[in-house]
Amino acid sequence: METPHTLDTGEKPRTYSIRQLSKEFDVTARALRFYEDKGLISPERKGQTRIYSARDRARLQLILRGKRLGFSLVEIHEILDLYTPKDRGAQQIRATLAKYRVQIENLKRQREDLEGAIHDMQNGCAWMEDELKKLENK
Amino acid sequence: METPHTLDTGEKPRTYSIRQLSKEFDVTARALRFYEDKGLISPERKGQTRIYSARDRARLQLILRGKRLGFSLVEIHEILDLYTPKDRGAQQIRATLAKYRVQIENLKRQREDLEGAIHDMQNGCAWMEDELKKLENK
DNA sequence: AGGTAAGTTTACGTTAACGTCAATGTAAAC
DNA sequence: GTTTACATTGACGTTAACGTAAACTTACCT
Repeated sequence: METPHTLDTGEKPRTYSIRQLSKEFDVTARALRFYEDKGLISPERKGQTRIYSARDRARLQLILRGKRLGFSLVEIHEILDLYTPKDRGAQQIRATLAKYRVQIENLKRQREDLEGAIHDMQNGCAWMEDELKKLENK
Repeated sequence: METPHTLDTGEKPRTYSIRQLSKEFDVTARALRFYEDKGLISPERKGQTRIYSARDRARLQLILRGKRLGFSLVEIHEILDLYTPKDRGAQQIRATLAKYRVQIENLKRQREDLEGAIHDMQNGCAWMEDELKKLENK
């Protein structure tokens, strides 16, 4: 039932409580506060309480994907910085563009690794399936 | 010059010292001993000194690839166990095969993430290149 | 014999990324 | 009005993955 802890009267709730986000993405509230501490997200405050926007949610998704890909929070922070469009001026854009390209190269290298691993294990599967056939035909 | 600290008389050295491996893969000796401590590699001993075989070297490669892909040493240990063929009997093979397939699914999911990230950043690149063109034509 | 270079074990230190209380506040529910 | 549920800020604890320093040993060099 989505527990509308704060009833929204007609308007779609483009905001989220810390619990909503932590439940949706299966992370603890502690983790979310920790990410904030590290400057990865900066939710609004209603008094003391954190109010997460859709943009915060999107950043959280990026954070979690980064984690799944094995990046440290510091690395993720840098990547998020890249995603944050604060640049004006051709010079800045060129600099950011260069960083993007480096990052893309890194990701592609990682993909090579990944595909190598997948390939290896698929070979292993094939071999075992073969072994099983041999054993069955005896 | 490969610094043949221990001269090998004619035979090809299918073994490596701890320094050779650490230099080749740019990891510290401490790390290699640590991996051994955690049961990831088990080099021979000549007295006290560790002697790494080609197989040890191969395992190290797998370890490092696992690290690049963001796996913990415990996870890498499990993966290495999968790679270690100690199974006899169809039942065992079937069990291992199942684990392989699970692992392959995980890797493929990770690849989805990766390609998502690459895609996002390539979009970003395209957008910035576009911006640059606009700025130049002013 | 003395120095240098590589190896060893033991053990304490460090950083990242949270976990786990404790003490407190606030707001809706009974 | 007092539980109940969710929020907050400290502050200390924990685990992983090594780094680093101390105190050797062994082998080769000169």
